[in-house]
Amino acid sequence: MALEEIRKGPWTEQEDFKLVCFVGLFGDRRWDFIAKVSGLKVAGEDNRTGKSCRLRWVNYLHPGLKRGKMTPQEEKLVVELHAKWGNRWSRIARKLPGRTDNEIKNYWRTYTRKKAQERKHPISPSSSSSNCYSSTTNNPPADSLPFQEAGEVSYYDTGGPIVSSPTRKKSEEKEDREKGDSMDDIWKDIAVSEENNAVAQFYNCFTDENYSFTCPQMTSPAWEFYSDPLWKMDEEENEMTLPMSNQHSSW
DNA sequence: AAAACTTTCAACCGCGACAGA
DNA sequence: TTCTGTCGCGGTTGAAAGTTT
Repeated sequence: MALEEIRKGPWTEQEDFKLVCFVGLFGDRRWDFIAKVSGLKVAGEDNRTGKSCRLRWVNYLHPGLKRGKMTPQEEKLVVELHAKWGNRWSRIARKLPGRTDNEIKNYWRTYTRKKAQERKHPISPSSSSSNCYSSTTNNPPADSLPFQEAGEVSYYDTGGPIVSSPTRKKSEEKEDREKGDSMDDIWKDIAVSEENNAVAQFYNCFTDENYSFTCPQMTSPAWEFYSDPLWKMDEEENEMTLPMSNQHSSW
């Protein structure tokens, strides 16, 4: 089987445009439907599935996304939350508005690899790493993590001692949902502040001369939907969340 | 300048959960 | 109750970009 039959590859601008338009029309819920009506998924062909559309939207096209390098505060928070929750990337992402689980996951991989390398080839204490969590005085084993100072368990690639239980995950997710603490809710919250500006900017990136496809009118219930004040969290979690101020999407 | 190596990040896959028929 | 379709999550892959030799 040819490779291109397996991987659909990167999204084109036109595909992005279509997706944004139809998400604007129908909201970011019915992904399979959106994939079909937008023409991104053609019957009988295996191109962009609803799943694929959702991923593209959540990880790349959503107007509330922050792009670029993680700030030191964000990095610190990721390390703290990972120590607490393990590889629950989506959960961690909820505490970093504008960051996706994918982004955090990727950051963590890079981070752990870097740390592992630092231990294999230790650098002098004076020239310590930029990361504030690398300031362990003694050299821990190469496969441990920097936050393991006070005899903490390594969570790397284990899912963590607490979070690996499927039953716990289920109950947590249910709890999250009941609290309205889901990514969708975060996005809604973000969208309230960012409004349609970011989307409008996105649309401006595409001129009609470039594309034969024309976008349906943006009279979407999806954006009204965002006014729902669903993003609640308990006190502790609230403390751990970075404020959205100074966070602007690059759109 | 170019080859080799490393890092980054977008995208895909498999699985489990859930809702509706 | 079971089946089916859909969604969301975490793990993994691979291409492109960046860096080093």
